Amino acid sequence: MQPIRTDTAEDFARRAQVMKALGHPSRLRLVDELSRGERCVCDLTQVIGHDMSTVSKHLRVLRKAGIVVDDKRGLQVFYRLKVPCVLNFFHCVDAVLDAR
Amino acid sequence: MQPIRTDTAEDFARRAQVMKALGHPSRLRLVDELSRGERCVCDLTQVIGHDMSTVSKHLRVLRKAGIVVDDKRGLQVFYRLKVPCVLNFFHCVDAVLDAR
DNA sequence: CCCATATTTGGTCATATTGCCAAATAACGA
DNA sequence: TCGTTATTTGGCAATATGACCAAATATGGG
Repeated sequence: MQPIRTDTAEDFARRAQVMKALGHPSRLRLVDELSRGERCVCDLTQVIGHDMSTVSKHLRVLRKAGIVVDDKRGLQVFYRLKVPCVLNFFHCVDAVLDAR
Repeated sequence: MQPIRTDTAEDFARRAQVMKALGHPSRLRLVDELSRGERCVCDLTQVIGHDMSTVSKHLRVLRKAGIVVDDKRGLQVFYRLKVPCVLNFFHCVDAVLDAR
């Protein structure tokens, strides 16, 4: 049972929300880091090199887009990719960049 | 000879630029329309339903990202997809949306 | 219960985005 | 060359974004 693709204005708005979530260097870096496994916010903050509050807000954007999920264990919150196919985007994006 | 993927800050910034270009409902709609073939700005303006100047600026964003190319023939400017793999994004984006 | 730690939330500020309109530019035809 | 058509450009106003800091909110340990 595959989903039926529709093309209403809302459909494109929802899709754009997902793409937009990936349209920031820090958030792309977060997705790349999470491709290697689950990470806590503290680790991700090190990777990004910005304030933890800033990283937390980037993670919220990714979570609301449906790209990552969080899991609180003790004091830490661990994030991981929800839908791994977003990693395929990197291939095509690099193809776009190579072609220009 | 495949390109070597590097992960500098600039690499992520460039990738994010491509994703960001796709992170707007009108621009996603433009890509979708161009997936069915080359189109002039006048046709695309009809599809989007905004001012032609607005559509022209969206097309410039896509062009600068390396996603589309333009071809002026007479009075009209025709746009087409430069790297078709961006169409694969739709599948995964819809998977993300279905999962949330 | 109190303290330390991890994370989120709220506020603020600077900057970027996106829409429209008007004007500039380019190309064709009479 | 003049007028028409297609497109781009520049400017403006409203809104959104992203960074920081400070404060609020868990949670676990002693």
